[in-house]
Amino acid sequence: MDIILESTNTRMAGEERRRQILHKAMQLFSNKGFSGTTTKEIAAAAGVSEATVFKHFANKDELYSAILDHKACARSLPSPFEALAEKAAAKDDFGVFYTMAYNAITHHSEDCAFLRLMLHSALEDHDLARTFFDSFVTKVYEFLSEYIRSRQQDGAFRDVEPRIAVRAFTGMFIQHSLNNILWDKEQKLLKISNEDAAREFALILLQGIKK
Amino acid sequence: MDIILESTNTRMAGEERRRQILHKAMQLFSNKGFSGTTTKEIAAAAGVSEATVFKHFANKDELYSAILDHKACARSLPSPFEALAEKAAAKDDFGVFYTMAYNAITHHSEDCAFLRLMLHSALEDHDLARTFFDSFVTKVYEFLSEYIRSRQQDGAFRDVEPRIAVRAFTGMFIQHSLNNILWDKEQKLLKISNEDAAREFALILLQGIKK
DNA sequence: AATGCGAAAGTAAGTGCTTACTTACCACAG
DNA sequence: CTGTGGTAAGTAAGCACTTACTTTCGCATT
Repeated sequence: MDIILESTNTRMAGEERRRQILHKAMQLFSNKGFSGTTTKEIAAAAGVSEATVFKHFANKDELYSAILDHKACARSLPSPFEALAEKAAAKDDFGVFYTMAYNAITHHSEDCAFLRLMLHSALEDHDLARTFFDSFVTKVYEFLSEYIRSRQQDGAFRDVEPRIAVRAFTGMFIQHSLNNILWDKEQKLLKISNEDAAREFALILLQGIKK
Repeated sequence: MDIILESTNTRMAGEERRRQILHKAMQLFSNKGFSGTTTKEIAAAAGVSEATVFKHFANKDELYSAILDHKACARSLPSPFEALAEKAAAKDDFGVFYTMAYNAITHHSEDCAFLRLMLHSALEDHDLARTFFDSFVTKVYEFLSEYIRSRQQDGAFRDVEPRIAVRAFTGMFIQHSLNNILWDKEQKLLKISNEDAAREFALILLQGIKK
């Protein structure tokens, strides 16, 4: 019924076919979860037989792991801390928080499969998702709370526990993304551009913790 | 393996048994999702045969619907707006936002099955979950944004779009609950009492939007 | 109080279909 | 003629759900 057949009849290089199966599987897992997706659907979506799927991946679990590995590698290191570090060095409070929120919201709206996958694997208690979360989110908390602490010493921010402020701030934009992806897809409750959302969230937080 | 057999050997009144099956099914759906839970498991958890489950519920979908109906009825109407309305009438800004956050966080930490169920059904795009969300969350947004608007007219709050402030605030405490339930169960990132969390979130928001 | 009985509570043992995964075999480029 | 990419046709287990049957209870009539 919702099986999308992709007629990629030609013979492919092993690595290429592997990536293609992985990609289709990711879309399906993201939409329907692990136990809600069948290997038959994955095969059909990739335009190959089920047997071919099992040629490239030993079993369904390994497929899932490969996706999370790939996602974790592709997403954790590159973007978020380079641009932030220089804004932090310049004590550009608004720049730091705006950029953080804007990057996250944009990333989520462009790749909502990622957030859905994280939720599915968190609910299913798949440990690779937790691994990703632990390493990446921990870094965000460390970076932002360290920045807040240093600005408190400058006398710029009032005396809040920095991690509470980080929880509040990340809550704003993650929940915003979750809302748009899960519950309020047509944005009936609140329609707002990514820029505006990031700006308003940053302004509320900064005014909320300033001295 | 994780089938918990409950030896309720005795014959039960129809309504009672129905509620018991519903309750066990809810725990299982909440932990493992709809497609991740088998009717066999539900039957075993309730200590009856599979056939008995199907005596009480026509099919698996109806079981799921019954749970969401029950949850929606039990949760939507009673608590949140009575205590809030009088605080709102008294223009007790802190009281309004603190109570909102505290009630939500407490409810989530006492009944985390509910949040998990909401997430599962949102991810699986089950429309009864959306129905609940639409009616309940819409009310929260209307109530809080109307309160903010009125306080803006009093000159107490600055000129933010009220719904953005509501998004920011609800984001803080919902994400806080999500964190504690899904990713950071041991609260390694941030360990804080429900009272402290609600207070700090309310303070950040109020300072963040005051004039 | 004992009896008989209809309806409700409950089940063992299936049904046919779907699932994840395998086997045994083919096509063809180097 | 070999190794790699690919498949048709399985298989056994698991799935939601049914059938045909037994047990137990409440209660009206003797």
